[in-house]
Amino acid sequence: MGISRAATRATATIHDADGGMASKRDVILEAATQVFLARGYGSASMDAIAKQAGVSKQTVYAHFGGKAALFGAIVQARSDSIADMIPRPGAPVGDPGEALEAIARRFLTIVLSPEAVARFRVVMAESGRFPELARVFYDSGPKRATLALAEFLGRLDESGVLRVPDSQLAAGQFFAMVRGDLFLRNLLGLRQPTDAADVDAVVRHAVGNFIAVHRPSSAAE
Amino acid sequence: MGISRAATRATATIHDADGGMASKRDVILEAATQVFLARGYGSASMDAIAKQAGVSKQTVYAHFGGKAALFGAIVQARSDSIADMIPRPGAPVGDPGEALEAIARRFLTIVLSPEAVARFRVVMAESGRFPELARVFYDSGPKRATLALAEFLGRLDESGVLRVPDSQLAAGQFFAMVRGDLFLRNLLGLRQPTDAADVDAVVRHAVGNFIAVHRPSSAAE
DNA sequence: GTCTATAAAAGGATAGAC
DNA sequence: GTCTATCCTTTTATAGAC
Repeated sequence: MGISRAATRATATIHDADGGMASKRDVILEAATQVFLARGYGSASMDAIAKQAGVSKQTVYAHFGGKAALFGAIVQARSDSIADMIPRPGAPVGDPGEALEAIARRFLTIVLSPEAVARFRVVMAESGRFPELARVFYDSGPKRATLALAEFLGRLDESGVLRVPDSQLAAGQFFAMVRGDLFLRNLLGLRQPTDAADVDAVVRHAVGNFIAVHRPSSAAE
Repeated sequence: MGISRAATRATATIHDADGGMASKRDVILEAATQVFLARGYGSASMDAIAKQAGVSKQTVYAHFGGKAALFGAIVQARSDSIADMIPRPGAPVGDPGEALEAIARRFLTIVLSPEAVARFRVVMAESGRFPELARVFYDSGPKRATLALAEFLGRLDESGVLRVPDSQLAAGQFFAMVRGDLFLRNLLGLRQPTDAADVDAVVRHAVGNFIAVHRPSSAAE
């Protein structure tokens, strides 16, 4: 959890918590992430970041040009791959209910994680000042996940397991249902631990509704 | 559209944009709303607020104690009544599809408005610093709307028009579907004008799916 | 209540030594 | 590359006159 200021340094390298080697640049990046996500862009100070990283402020400026550039770096740093939960195009199509349930759980686990929530918050809050960051964030996150799910739904449609005319729209509404109110509450900080029971209920209802609407015998849509 | 609490006071009143009378307190409140929503809490300055309001900084401090208190005032000022779109308990129950569609459109109109989006952004961004504000915001906004819709769905269930066992959960998922991806994109600033065609498609699919799932003959849920 | 002026502190960014 | 020390601007908050 700490950044491990146990700097056994020969030249500009320290041992991080994982036992590996972390360059000073990575240490700064990690510290900046914590400070920016905790306080937001406007209230975060370069002083606090330098202090958290255990380096001088000038070192921060040497690696990244300034506050705005550093912020851009921490936002783009690690995009949690939300799209990796969708079965690959080659994979066999099993029970759609089970597959969707697994996808929904994986989705919620990532999306409700404190770090993802904090990242979402800060990108959203600063979307006016950094529109291009918001675009990158959306494209590599929500949009990519929706496209991946739409592709999967398209395969289910072709194989006749489900009936999904507009896979793009259906994918969006599936994720919307899964997010539901939980994501909203997390964004507002109204829920510290992710309630497992609530997650269960939401997932089951979302999947059940989706299957009910898109099953081949259904007249809807 | 202004806050204009029509304070006809002898001293300390000016004419606002609407031609009505606005107390200096309201002028400050309106100016603070604009500055806070545009820049966020951390980047907003009391100087900018005073300048925007056309008063001196000391006047701002005289009315509200400081920056934090002023922020609290502007957040709680006007909670856009999202719950007012639900048919009152006494109203006759007509076609559920039409009613839900009207509710969905009204919901999106309010939720996607630039001011509502900006308000949501800033409350969310500062939920760590002002947890009680986030709670008030949630209770008077999303939660109130969901409860109102749940009550309406309960009536539909009783009258046999729809079959809604868990009206609370159903209401949450209905709003989630209606929000869909549009709200997310708006929060990230990726959509300046609210695309009417997209709104239409989302509303129709959300209502259609909801009806399909909860129609009395349906086996789902 | 409202203004001008100012205090006191913090923040972003840079200079220069090593 | 990294550090210490510093510059200059901005910012929150307050004094004191009217």
